[in-house]
Amino acid sequence: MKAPRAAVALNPDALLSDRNVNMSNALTRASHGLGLAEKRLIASCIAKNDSMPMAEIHRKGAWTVRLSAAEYAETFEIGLDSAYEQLQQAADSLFNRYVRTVQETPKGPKEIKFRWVGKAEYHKGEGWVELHWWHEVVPHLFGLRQQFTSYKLKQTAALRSAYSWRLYECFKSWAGKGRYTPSIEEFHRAMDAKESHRANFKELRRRVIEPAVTELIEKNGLLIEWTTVNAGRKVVGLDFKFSANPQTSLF
DNA sequence: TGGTGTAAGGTGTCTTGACT
DNA sequence: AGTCAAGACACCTTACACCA
Repeated sequence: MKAPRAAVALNPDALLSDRNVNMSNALTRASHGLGLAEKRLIASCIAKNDSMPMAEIHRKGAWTVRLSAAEYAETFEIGLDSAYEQLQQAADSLFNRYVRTVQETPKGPKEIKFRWVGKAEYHKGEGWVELHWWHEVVPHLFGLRQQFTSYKLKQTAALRSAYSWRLYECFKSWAGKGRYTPSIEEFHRAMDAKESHRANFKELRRRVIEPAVTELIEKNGLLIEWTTVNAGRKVVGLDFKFSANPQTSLF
C-alpha cells in the first residue's frame, strides 16, 4: 500500500516513460487478460493521464485517451514500423479483453468481469489510437487516494514478457512488505497463466516464474528469492522475497 | 510498404528420479 | 505402482531490424 499522494499538475512536456502508471491494488492483483502489446497500450494510456485531478478529467473528458505510434515507439524503444503494427493489433484485440476479479461473498467467492475499454480505435494513416475507458475500470485508475499501486512507465518499458510485467506489478502492490505470498490459484489468476501452466507446476515454473524472475533481476535490478509452499509434494502457494538492489535497481 | 533473416520466447513431448 | 517435478531437446511463433 502506498501513502496518499498529493495530486500534482500534469506536465504536458514530460516524457511518457517518466510518467506514472497508477491503478488500484485490486486491479493490479486481478487477472488482466492482456498480451504484451495490449499491456503496453493500456499502461501508456494510463500514464498519459498521470496525476490529472478528477475534476480536470471530468472537464476534459479524459475517459478518452489518444496515443500516437511515435510516443509508443519512443517509450518502448522499438521501431516506428513495429509500433504501427503493434498499436493496430492491440487496438483490435483490446475491445474483447476483460479484467477478472474474485470477491469473497457470504455465499462464497464470486467472479466479477468487466471490460478495459468501451472503444479502442486505430486511426490508420494517422498513426494514433484512441481508447475510451470502460466506466467500471475508471475508479481503479483515477482519483486514487489509498490502496493503489504506482510505478513509472520506464520501469517496465524494457520488459519483453507480459509475465515479467505482471509479476513486477504484483511486487509493487506488496512493496511495503517486500514479500508476495500468493496461493497458487491467486498466482495463476494474477499471471493469467494458461491452462497448461495451471495443470502442471513444472510448466508454471519454466514458462512463467523463472523467465519473469530472471528478467526482473536483469533489467530492473531487483533482488528476488522465491520458494514454493508445499502440502506434501503438491505446490499450494509461493513465497517471493524481493528488494531493490541499491546499485542497479529501477524498482 | 512488403519481404526476409535472426534472436528470443513459447510449447510439446519424452525421460529420469523422487516421493507417497 | 502411480504421481509429480525436473531436465533436455526440437519445433513453432513472435518481435524486431534491415533492406529494396
